[in-house]
Amino acid sequence: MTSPQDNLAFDQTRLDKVRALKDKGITIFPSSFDRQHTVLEIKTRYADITHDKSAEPVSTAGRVYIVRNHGKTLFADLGDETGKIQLYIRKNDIGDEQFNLFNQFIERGDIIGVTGHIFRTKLGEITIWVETFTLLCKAVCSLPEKFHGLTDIEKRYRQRYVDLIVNEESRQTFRIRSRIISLIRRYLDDHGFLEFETPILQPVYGGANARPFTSYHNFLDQKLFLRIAPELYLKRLIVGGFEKVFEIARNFRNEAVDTNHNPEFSMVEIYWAYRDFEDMMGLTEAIVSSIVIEIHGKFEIPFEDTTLNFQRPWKKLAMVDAVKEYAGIDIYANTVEQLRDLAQQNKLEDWEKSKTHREFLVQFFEGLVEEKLIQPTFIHDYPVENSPLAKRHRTKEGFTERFELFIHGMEVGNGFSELNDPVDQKARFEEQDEKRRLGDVEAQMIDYDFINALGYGMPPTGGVGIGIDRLVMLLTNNVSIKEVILFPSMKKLQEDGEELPAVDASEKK
RNA sequence: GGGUCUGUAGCUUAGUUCGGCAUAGCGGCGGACUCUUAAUCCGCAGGUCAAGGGUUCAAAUCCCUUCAGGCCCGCCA
Repeated sequence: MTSPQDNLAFDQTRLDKVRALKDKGITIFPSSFDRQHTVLEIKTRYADITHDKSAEPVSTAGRVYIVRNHGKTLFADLGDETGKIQLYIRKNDIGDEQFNLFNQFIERGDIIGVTGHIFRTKLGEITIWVETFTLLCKAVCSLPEKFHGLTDIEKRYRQRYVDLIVNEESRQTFRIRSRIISLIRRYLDDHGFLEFETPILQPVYGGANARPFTSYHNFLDQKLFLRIAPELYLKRLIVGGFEKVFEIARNFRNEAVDTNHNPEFSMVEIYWAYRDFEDMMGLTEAIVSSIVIEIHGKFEIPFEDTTLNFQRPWKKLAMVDAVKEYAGIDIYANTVEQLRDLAQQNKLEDWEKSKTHREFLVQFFEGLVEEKLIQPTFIHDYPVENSPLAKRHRTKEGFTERFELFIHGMEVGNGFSELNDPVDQKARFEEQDEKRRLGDVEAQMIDYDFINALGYGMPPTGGVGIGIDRLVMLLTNNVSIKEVILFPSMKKLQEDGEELPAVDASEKK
């Protein structure tokens, strides 16, 4: 069992170098450096440079990625956020003392600033002919191997900073993630939606069916839950008179961790007054397809061994029709007994459990259809029992005006015409509460304050939530959610003793 | 929760089938080298073979337990 300090990767020879530099009176961690150009700026401005040195000098800074020593001269690769550029350093130019200093103390991983002129080497590489260099930060941990880099998946997740230093693909994934979030925000901003922040610590959790994380407030002496969804608070804002609102929300669900689930994940939830679920399908299409174009420049993008096509309009199917089309089963042409036989034949889990047509519908859909929905597909008209916050369907008894977006077999979005009948909402909550009391760990609590809010009147409203992590997976061709979350939840490594925050005696009961 | 694979030097790894001195490259250290591109050449150091237990004259290798992770399945309406 490793102890926490064993995780420190300080390299003794590097620590020795720090000591030696200090003894020489060299500032190892200076406060600033006058960087005039990024690597990309230099490469762009001097794209046509020849073997002759540029007239004007440049100054840039970054991490040393590799050093190629040739005795009285050396080459090194310097990298900043925008890219890498080669350095050429000669003893003749910078003098014995500086040259020896570089040779002895600057190594892979250190951060330096340089000044010099640009030229192109005989082999055609754009290069900075260095005149001065300054140590800006001595790395006391050594980087992974220069050619293979860091390939250990676990280490890439646990020490993302190292992953980002050495793996450009990883940097690119997170650049795209950042861009996607910014594009979502910009789209909604441009279309008149207001962004709000609602409570993460909630006395009553709701808005989804999921197990919550539980916390505790010392001063208030009460239990608080980390939100599983922002839904019920955002709808309170619609009651309050805001008509187009959204939140880019981190949600917390105390459930399984696998390639599609992280305990904390990001969603954008959008509510739009005087709109319904059809409109929200349209909005979802518009947002997602515009992001695809911004990121990839076209609607067809590669994912795994297939091509996803985001060209609008996307396929829309009622759940009943989806089961008919993808599973070949006409739910309402069969009796419940026949459906049970079919469920058994198809080896569905818990085939004997379902008792109604609608229960079998959901069971067949989840068991046989979801995984086949590769291209962006909206499935709509969900049974009322599964959708306690959605408005009853205007024409289909027992169903709701709800849809989910599936891409590559993954649930990416979920929306509906929001239930705004406070009496019906109260009854639906009570049904959930009953399930919860009978042991359904994911059934919802009754949020009386939310019911009360509906009592003051919420206009007909459309709402949708889009899973940002999964969207990023699709747009960056990553199969695991851990690849698109900077610091995914990982089990802690050491079990020796639990560290707890200090306790204030005055708060103790 | 079930199945399966993986864990060897700072990094990338050979060795595990069939038990017999712990491999190499990179990196580090020392030396040579003034246009290299994973520079090249010579030399040196570097190991709790994930942890613990067992079998054996002898275990990285076989057996058991544990830890962490990947993948698949289940769970997630």
